[in-house]
Amino acid sequence: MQTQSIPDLSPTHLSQLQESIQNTFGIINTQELNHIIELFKWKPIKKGEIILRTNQNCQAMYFILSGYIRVFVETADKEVTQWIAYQNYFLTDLASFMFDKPARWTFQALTDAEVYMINKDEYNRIKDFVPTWPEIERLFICHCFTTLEDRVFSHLSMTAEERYHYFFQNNKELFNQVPLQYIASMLGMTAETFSRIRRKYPF
Amino acid sequence: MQTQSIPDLSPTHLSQLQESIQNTFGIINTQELNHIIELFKWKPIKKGEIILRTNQNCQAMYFILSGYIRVFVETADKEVTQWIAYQNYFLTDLASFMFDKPARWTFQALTDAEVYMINKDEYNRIKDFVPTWPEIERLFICHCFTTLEDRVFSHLSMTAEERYHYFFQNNKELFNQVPLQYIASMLGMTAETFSRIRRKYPF
DNA sequence: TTAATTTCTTGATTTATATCAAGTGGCTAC
DNA sequence: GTAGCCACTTGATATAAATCAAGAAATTAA
Repeated sequence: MQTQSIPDLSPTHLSQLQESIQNTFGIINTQELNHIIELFKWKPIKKGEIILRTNQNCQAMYFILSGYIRVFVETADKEVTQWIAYQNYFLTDLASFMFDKPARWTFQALTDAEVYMINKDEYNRIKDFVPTWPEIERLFICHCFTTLEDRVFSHLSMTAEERYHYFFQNNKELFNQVPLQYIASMLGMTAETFSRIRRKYPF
Repeated sequence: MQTQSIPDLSPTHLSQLQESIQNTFGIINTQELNHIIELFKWKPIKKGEIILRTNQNCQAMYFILSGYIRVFVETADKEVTQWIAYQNYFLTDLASFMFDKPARWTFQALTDAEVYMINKDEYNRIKDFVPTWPEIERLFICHCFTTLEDRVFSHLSMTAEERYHYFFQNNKELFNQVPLQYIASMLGMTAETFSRIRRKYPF
């Protein structure tokens, strides 16, 4: 995993990261924010490129500027897509990043993409100059936790069709941007079932 | 929600909480540990008692000393059990506890139980006298996150029978202690399906 | 101890979803 | 522009799991 950083970061991208950090992590003062942002490095990713493989050690956290990145794992009989991340998502293999375990997931770009990346050591330095960072991070992770809780609940209480609608409502743009088979897998159904549900609800 | 605290805590229970905090949150010195433990109050719970209702504000975190507590929610057509917590679990409605949102879940004791409880204000004071607390808490929540990630994965990649085996392997004792219909629901299957799977694997 | 209630099991049937197989359409690369 | 590939659709069929209904077993209450 190599980083191609370019000396002058695009102002548009910088403000996208700034805004997202503000929105996601709450109010931080400008000086602190700039300090955080300096630790991130810009990196372009080609369609199809794999930026993390299952069982590697995930040393980086990514912030996605543009493009679509699929989170999946190969099992004995099929590939299981766990999530598709896109603009303004923070992306990492948490178990690996936090606990130095082998990564569960593989990250592959479904389109050309641009990310900011920050490696673990630099990430861990943030708290040294942003005193409120631990609290901010705590709330962020708790938020991620409750999102996953909802997702478990969707599998305990909804049919494939209900999961489809629920997800479609909140992620319409994704349906034009990535192969639908991956969305199907992520929702826990086959591509065929997904296709049949779609036919019932043309848009 | 009221707390009946008794003046002299049982040494056995105290050490159970101590040990669990040590195991779960890593090394803390004895003085800090004692300080944390003083903030918890002992509370007995009767079988059937509901200690949190959906849409209430969850002001407490519980540490379970003994007994079984079911986490569930009523939907339009059925009750969905999300989890069953027992000895040495920390239990709260995270979205409510952290973000003051209405609780998603209802907590009901399936057996008589004993818990230590700590309210939100006291919980938030821990970091004032345990400097390493935020870091400890971060790792704990990340661990919970990855557990949920596994659970989502189980619904994307496993059959009902596989989920049954996977869960049974790791939670054998639960099967003798609580009505099986709740375990079925928590694994995303009906009680009938659960019963038929069990018949195939008598033990 | 017996009655009442709850939980679990079993069978018959239906429904949802997966699987298999074939074909269509679109995109990409030469 | 055409060949080849990949994604998607569609139909036929198989399978997993839900539902419905009844009864048996276990637990709780009187």
